Amino acid sequence: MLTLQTLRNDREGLISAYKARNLDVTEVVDRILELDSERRQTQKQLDDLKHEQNQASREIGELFKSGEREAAEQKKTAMGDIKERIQGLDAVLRTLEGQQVDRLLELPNRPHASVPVGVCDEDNVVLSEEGSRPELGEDALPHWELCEKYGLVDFELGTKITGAGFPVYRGKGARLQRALIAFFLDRATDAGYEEFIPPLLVNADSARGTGQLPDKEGQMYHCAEDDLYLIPTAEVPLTNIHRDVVHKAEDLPIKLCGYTPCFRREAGSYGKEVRGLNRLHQFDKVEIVQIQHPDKSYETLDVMVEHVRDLLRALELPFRTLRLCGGDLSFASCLTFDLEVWSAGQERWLEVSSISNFESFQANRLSCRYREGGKNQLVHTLNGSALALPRIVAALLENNQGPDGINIPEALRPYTGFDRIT
RNA sequence: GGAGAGGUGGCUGAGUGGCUUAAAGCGCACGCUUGGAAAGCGUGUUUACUUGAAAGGGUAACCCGGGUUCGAAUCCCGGUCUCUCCGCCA
Repeated sequence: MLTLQTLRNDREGLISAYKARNLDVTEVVDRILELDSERRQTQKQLDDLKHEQNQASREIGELFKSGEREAAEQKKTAMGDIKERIQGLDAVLRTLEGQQVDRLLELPNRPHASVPVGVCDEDNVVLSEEGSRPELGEDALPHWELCEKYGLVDFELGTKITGAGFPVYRGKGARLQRALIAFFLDRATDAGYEEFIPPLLVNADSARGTGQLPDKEGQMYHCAEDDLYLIPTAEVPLTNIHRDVVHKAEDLPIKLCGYTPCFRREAGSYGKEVRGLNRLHQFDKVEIVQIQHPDKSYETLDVMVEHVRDLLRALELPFRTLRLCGGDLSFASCLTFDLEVWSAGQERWLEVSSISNFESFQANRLSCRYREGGKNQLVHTLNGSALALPRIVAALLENNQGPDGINIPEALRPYTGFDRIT
């Protein structure tokens, strides 16, 4: 959620910035500002009335004490009118505030100046490509066939137990999952991130704090009886650790990481996009999060991107780096870099990581601040996948396949305990 | 799941309708004192909104939401969380 301050101070800059998202926000912004001035006016009137009431009440108390019962009663009746007016204005104020917040909540984050104008993923800008794509020839298999051939992932079994999109990993396939999780967590810890194991279900306040509510309500699994949501990413519980917290400026940045399964309904997905491990309802991911001083958040974003790129280098996967265009930017993000690995069996790029700076958009909802010079100010929050497992597994299997087995990259072998899948 | 007790400032803790603009203590900050320190003394010590050029002023907040009242930390209703006991359970 943007701060009102931003809207008041920089209406023009704001409106032109949203063009990168292909949005004309003039009307919404002006309506919010209009509500704002109405609200402030009402607030002032209300405060004055309450002041009057407080004073009168004090006087009545004193009159009673000094035994002037009649004068007190008289004053009491006179208060009836003020009371009604206060109730009326109170209701108006609440309505105005509600309308204002509703509109603010609907407004996506303001894109960073470097975000390219664009409508969809085709308008994303490829910044660089690294590593070489393997030459596999005609016999190359997509990962879902490799999974079956070597008994690594059983998709049909998952369908039986739960439904489509809930795979069952087994044998070396299961061990590979565990190896990747441990490898990613170790790398994050080495980089100074504190490891957490957070709850996998969160309440509505938390979902709102990171921006999943109300924007992406339909994408989360919801336990109606207890009104809890299954997390779509560890970002939600990890970032919400800092909801309603004021940090000392010198404690920043705060670096957190965690492995969790992620649950996504993925309503509306279909076709080859969702084949095999490409898109799942439940998948594993290690997430890194930073709470940072506003002056340093973009520097930090670059460092986080480099951290994830190092993971891909260590796994010897060919990858490219994208700067997302305005149309592909998530609701809460100012600037996002995507990393995609080359999937040799499918001959396409697969998104494996999204690293974003949310500036104060989440912090404002979370009320996460830092104290500097005697004042509380909103922090900046950032996060990135480091990394999401299924597509990494897909690429590892496909890219490293041979006629009679799959090689495990060097860096992963201490974790898997085997160097080849046969 | 059942029964009971409770939720007050950074912390401890008083406060059953107006003398509370929340006592007292602790902690913290600054100043005085001192060769330096401790002790002592003094001053200060929440947040949000709003008003004002500033100094300053106003309103709200004692778990949350309603209600009663001229007036609520205090009374009433609903919710929530914590603790204790019982039951169940990996």
